[in-house]
Amino acid sequence: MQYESRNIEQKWQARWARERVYRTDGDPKKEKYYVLVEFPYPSGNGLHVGHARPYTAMDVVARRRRMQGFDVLFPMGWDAFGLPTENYAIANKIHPAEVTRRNIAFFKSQIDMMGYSFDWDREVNTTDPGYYRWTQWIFLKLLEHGLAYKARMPVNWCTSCKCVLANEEVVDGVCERCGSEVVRREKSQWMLKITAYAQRLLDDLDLVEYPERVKAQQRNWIGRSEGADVDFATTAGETLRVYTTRPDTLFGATYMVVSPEYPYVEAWRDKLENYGEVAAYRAAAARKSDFERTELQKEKTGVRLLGVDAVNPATGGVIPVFVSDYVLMSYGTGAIMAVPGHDERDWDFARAFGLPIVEVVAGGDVQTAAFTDVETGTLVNSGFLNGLEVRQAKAAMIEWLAGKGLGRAVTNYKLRDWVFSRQRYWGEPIPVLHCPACGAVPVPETELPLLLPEVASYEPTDTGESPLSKMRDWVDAVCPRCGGPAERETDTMPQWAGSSWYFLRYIDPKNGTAAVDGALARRYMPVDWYNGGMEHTTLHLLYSRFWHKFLYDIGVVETPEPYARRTSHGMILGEGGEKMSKSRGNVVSPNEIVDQYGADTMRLYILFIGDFEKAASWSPQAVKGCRRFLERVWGLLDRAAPGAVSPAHEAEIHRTIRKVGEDIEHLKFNTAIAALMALVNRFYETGVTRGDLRVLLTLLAPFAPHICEEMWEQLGYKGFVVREPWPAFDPAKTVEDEVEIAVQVGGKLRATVVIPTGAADEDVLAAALAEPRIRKTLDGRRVVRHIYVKDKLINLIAGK
RNA sequence: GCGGUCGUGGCGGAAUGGCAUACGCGCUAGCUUGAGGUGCUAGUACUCGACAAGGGUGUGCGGGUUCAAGUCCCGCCGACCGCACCA
Repeated sequence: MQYESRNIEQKWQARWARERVYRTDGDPKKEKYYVLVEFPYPSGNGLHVGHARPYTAMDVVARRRRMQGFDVLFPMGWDAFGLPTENYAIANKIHPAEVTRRNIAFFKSQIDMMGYSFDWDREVNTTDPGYYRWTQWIFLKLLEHGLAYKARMPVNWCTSCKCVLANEEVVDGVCERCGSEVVRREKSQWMLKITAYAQRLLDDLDLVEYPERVKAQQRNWIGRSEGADVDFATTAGETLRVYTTRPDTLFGATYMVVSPEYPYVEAWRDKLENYGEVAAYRAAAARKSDFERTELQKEKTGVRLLGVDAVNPATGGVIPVFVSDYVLMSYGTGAIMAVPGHDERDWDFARAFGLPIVEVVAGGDVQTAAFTDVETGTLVNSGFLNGLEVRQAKAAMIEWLAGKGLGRAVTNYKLRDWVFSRQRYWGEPIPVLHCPACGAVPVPETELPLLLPEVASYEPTDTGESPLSKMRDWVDAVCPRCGGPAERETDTMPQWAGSSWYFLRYIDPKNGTAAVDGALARRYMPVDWYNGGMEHTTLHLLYSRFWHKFLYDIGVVETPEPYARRTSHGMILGEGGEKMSKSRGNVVSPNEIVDQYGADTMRLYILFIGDFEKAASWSPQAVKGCRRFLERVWGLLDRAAPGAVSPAHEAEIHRTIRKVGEDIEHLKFNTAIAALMALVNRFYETGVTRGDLRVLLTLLAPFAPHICEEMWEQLGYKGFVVREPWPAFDPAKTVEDEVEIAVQVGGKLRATVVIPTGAADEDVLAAALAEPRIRKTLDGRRVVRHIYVKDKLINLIAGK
């Protein structure tokens, strides 16, 4: 009989749906297991093989967990707000909600073809008012707890489109769409105070199981550093406060630098002899894009503030103050003390401006290069610090500064607060009103969801305001606090908002009175296993951890961390190892493969393609190998002899059960499939019984469920194979009666001998010595000692 | 520069310190089918040797530890990913 993959797959997908076999049953007698994949943005391009890799992998995990008897929660939904949809809507004059509806329908049909075991009863959609009502509710809670605030922030402004761009839309300093220059503009933005959680986000990485590279990236992004604030007196009267991680080098501070945006530059206007020059420099810096300020940073530029000097509190010396764009307003205090002898940037600047370079840590040659080593140097030219090591000197200096009230130990983070507003239409409206009398007033919770109104045009306005700002009858409202006239906030939330808590909504997707029921959250949280792409290991992971910690603080959830285990898959590249992209024309749709070979082949190949955590190149040739394998599995139907598991295969079958299970846990899907292939090869070599085949089908079912279901039925077994218990293995049965071991002489392989499993040391030695090739190699020499590794190897060491 | 990951056949890739190259692709030869971009069987790291028996060498390079190293340690070289004027 032919293996008709297409018919088989449609047949079983329909039956699974009819019997709702993948529903999370909530059975309290079962232990829960929550498997999560990142929900897709339903773009118009449809499903990509890149989606299939993580979905298939986690589908295997979810299926195995069900077979192991867990109450499995494996949901799917749509992260549907976002710019591509909005841009498509603008270009084609279709409502973004309609675009979203169509894209979701298309995506869902493609996902269904793959035979995934999602529980569609729990589908969520971030653009559904029943969903974003609670996204808005979380925002109000953040506002209530002082974690949302408004601030003036520089934003990306496209000079041609006349609109604000998200960072992702700025590519190499130009607008992604029109290619014109992008500059920074100040705009008032909603911000979320994620920095208040910086330390907990860092500390609690110890509570979770993430790959080391992911933890490292999170730590790096949070960027904790320890140092000190130091106050410098100035001739203008104001104190210049700087942050430094090297207070030990204070005696070597020969000048200071403030960032172009530093407020004193304006405050000192009248004192500056060269204000015009300074203002021109500042204006030039503002015009520079982020790209220019970072990429084209070879030459240090700056202007001295003539008329104002500072005093080094350690030396008492008068030192000049400069403005330069190598100092950022957004980190530390926006001003630095420059120690050119021991900081590369300061060294470059000092060289460019002919400033003195003083050595205060011995160990290098500061006239040649900055000496930045903190491990080996000792302090010199530093008064009371002389002779100390760097670490001691830091502590001594902080103590000295603190005693004089001139400084204090400070911990700093690179993490910045989250810019939470977008001047866009297709996002969650921020539920706030601006009242001239009361200020920013939250929309009452009872009025949520604050619906996104219908607008005539989704195009951004010339001023960079959201399209919502044109809707006067929506904007004009009544202040809920004083009853006076007020205006609605017209900015919307970023796409990150909806995805920062979606894992909670899956638990209780239809709840109309709470974001999630407390008892249900207690049952299903935390997510036991969350897999996603490396591109989300900083922002999405950090944002959702932040929101979850906040929800923990206000009692919505009871686990401090949302994800117990996080894993990451590698990207699927095109044939030549290049990234798949529309412009290269090398994008592969999983449905092409499903049409040609079937979903089971596609599922197997996407997992067999290589190490799950590494990038892998698509190979159309190699797909055939997986189809061939399934043909061979199918061919076993005609070969299966009656009978239980055959003694000849028992050991290998038990080993395969163990290996497939362990490999799934360790993301080694490729070797799990290889083990199944090897078992099938063995069945072809030495025959197969119905009992053998039965076990094979239960092991293969998570990977290739359709063919297994069909064969299960044809063999006359009852029920669904996907509901069978996962087979148990008996460690005692994984070993053969006899085993071939390696015989080495002096560490080199010389022969192999077959011994009874578990044979005693002396017996193995005797067997090895009886081997003709070993006698020949030894050539009369005596064996002075030997190392025997049970059932593996014996190594003979010969004397002279 | 900082942080992280990693270098194994023609290719994707396997190997708790214990027989390197499992499994798959590709390739070669033979058989099968009217034909084959089908299926089956055998072979497939390099090298000396007669493509034999039998040796030797092999996991980026150089050292080291060990009875034994792809695996552990030290030093190079190279690749990839993330961050980056973060004081």
